This record gives sequence, C-alpha cells and structure tokens, in this order.
Amino acid sequence: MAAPTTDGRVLRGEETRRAVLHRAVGIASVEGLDALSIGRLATDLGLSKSGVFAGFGSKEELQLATVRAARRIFADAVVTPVTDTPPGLARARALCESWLAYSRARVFPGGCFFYEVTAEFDARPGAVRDALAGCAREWHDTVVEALAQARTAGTLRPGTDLDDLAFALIAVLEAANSQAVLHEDDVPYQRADRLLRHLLRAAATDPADPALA
Amino acid sequence: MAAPTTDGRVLRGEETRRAVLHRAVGIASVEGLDALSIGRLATDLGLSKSGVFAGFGSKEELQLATVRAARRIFADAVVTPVTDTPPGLARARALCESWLAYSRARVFPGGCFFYEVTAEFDARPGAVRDALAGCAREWHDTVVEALAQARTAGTLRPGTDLDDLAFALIAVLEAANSQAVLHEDDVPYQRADRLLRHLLRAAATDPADPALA
DNA sequence: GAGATATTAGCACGACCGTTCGTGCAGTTT
DNA sequence: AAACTGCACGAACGGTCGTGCTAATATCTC
Repeated sequence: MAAPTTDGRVLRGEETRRAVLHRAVGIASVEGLDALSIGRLATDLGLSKSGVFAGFGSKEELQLATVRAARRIFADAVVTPVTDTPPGLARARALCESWLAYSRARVFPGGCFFYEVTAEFDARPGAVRDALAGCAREWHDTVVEALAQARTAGTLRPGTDLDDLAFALIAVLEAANSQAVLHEDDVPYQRADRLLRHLLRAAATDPADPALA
Repeated sequence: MAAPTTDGRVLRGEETRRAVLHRAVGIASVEGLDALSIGRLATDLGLSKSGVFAGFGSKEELQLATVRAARRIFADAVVTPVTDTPPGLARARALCESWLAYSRARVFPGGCFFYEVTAEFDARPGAVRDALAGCAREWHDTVVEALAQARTAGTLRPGTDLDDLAFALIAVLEAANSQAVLHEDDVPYQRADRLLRHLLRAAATDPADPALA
C-alpha cells in the first residue's frame, strides 16, 4: 500500500508540480487565488500552459492543491517549531510568537497566506472555501489545545473560556499581520506582542509566570 | 461656486454612476475589487460596456470610486448612528457594537467590505492600496478618539495606551466578521461582544460602569 | 532491443477582458 | 431653429483566460 514510488516519470511529474505550487503560493499570498493563472505560471517557470494544466486537471484543483501546499508550509513554519517547548503556558505563548515570526519573516511574500486567501473566499461557497474553513478550524483547535494543556498543567486559571481566549489571541495575530502588511510598518507586531502577554497574563494562575516575561 | 447642477444630462449620468457603484460595492465585498468587470456590471444593469467604462475612464478609477462609495456607506452605517450617544465609555462601546451590527446585518453582502478588499490589496502597492490604507487609518483614529473622550471624561484609566486598546478592539471586530462569514455562524459575534466588554472593563476606571453591562 | 505508460509540448477553441472609436440622441445654450 | 454639450450605444481591437485535442518525449517493463 502506498509504495513510495521510484518511477522516474512520476517523480519528474511530482517535481514540476512542486515547482508550480511553490510559485503558486507566493502569487496567491500577494494577489489571491483568483489571480493564479495557468498561463502565467507556465511562463514564469518556462513550462507549457498545457503541461501545467495537465498536472492539476482544472483551475479549481490547482487552487485546492495550492491551499494544501500552503497548509504544509504553515505547519512547518509555525506549529512544528514549538513542539520542543514544554506543554503549558510557555508553549501557548511560543505558538503565538511563532505565528508573529512567521508573518514578520514573510514566509509567504504577501504576509499570511490564509489571511489573504480566506478573505477572498469566505463569502463564496465552494470547495476552496470549505478547504480554507478546515484550515482555520485546525489552527483554532491547535491554539485551544495548547491552552488546554496549560490549564491541565495548572498554569491557566480553571475558569478560563479557552475558545474565547483563543479567539482573542488569533484576532490579535491577524490584525498585526494585516496592519503590518498594509502600512509596511513593524509597530503592529510590537503591539501584538504586548497584547498577547497581556491576554495570557490575565488568564494565568500566576501573573508573574516567567513564561510571560 | 459648485452650483448644484440642474443639467438633466449630467444628473442622468450621476444616477447611472450611482447605480453602477451600488452594484460594484456588493460584488467587491463578496469577490473582491479584481472581480469587478466592466462588462459584467454592464450586463447586470442592462447598460453597454462602453457606457459603464465612459462613466469612470479606467478600471482603476472604477475601483477607487467603489472604495469611496463603500467608505460613505460604512460611515453612514457605523459611525453616524453613534453620534447620538454621549461621549465617553458609552460611546466607545456603542461604536464597537455598531460595527458588529454592521457586519452582522450584511450591509455589504459579503460582510465587511474593507476586510475583504484590504486583504486583497494590502500587499499590492498602488492607488487602491493607498486609498484603503487611508480608510483604515481613518477608522482607527475614530476609535482612538472615542477612547480619548472617555479618558478625558474620566471613565477610562489615565494610564491606558489608547492605540493598543483600539488595536485590540478592532482586532476582535475583524476576527468576528471573518469567522462569522467563513463558517456562516453567529457565535463569533457573541464572542466578540463578550471580549469587547472584557477589554473595555479592564481599562475602565469603574469596572462596574453601567455602560459595560 | 520492442512496447506500454506517464509527463510534457503544440495548437486551436470559445469566452471574456479593458479599451478605443465613431455615432446617435437628449438636453442646454444662443 | 441652429449649434453645441454630455451620456450611452454598438462594433471592433489585441490579449489572456481555462480547457480540450493530438503529437512528441522520457522512463519503465519485458
């Protein structure tokens, strides 16, 4: 089952798909998934339009593949690095800081890929919207789980509403990304950093917890 | 100077422009300013493509006019209604509630026009981005001013960082809009309402202020 | 080697894009 | 009544879009 293919032909195909998607996530993070055009990708990468098209089968499938590729990049850049951090308040904080670093470093050239693309598709029913809604829920759950671990560890007050807190944290992160990109300004990130600590401290068992320094 | 034109020809022209922009803000709030096409607007409104084009001169000018039209609608729907409320904490709260009502009522069919369109253009330098940055700043300043009045009135603690607080409030509002539209769910609005009160209470001189009931 | 198979190229299609042009028509001015 | 102004129209322009075909080109199996 699912033998790791060694067929050179399909390996070559996967390689071009990878190259196409790399370019695609970059374009989409700046101009949106609608601005992805098969012809443009082909020209940029020195491929034929039909070649790119054949690799995905349809425009919508290209968009969905782009979302999946972005999801992987996001997970690697934001979530994976904090698995080192011990569960608890420290990890919750680290997760948020990791997100800020991801936005700040322009892992995607247009800032957060999902901010750009979700705003584009949130009011348009369809497979793309559904995929993005799944990603949003997944990220929300990741934050909630980190907070739940902190509560279990006793570093977060028992009465805390985790969903509300996660909502607030994510709201601050996205606002920082949005304003920083729009105004080409670093201040929003600093504001977000302060507010993050403020929000977590307000819910912490020990307001002087070193994880909130 | 600036005599209110009575020329029937230009009045007719302004009327069609108005009709076009009404449709345009609706489309843009759902699909973005790039999805505005002159041909589509013409077909939808039973006009000729060249007629619509002539009314604006270029695609970009149409986009800019659409942003201006949306700005007016936003001001009328969100800012104007709260001028009744006496300045102070109550007005700051009312301003936020007014925004939530504006998003909830789908004054623009796709949720907040500026959320959709700012995400689309925030990483694309140009006249449209500049116009949107101006709107964002204007809205931010409106919130800060409401908070400043509250501080002057003594209902907000003197040490409060108004910019940080405004940032947090706006972050919560936008997150509510985003999630509510994406998941077709009312809960984000309720969450935002709770968090708004929480944030304002934390900065209030009197945490039991009736304006935060 | 030959033959099967998967990826890429070349080309053509219909549709729509923003834009330009010449024209007609309604309203204003003289 | 004649001359002028401003809006909207229809037709056409060169481009780009997504998407089908059919061939050519690698790579695998035998």
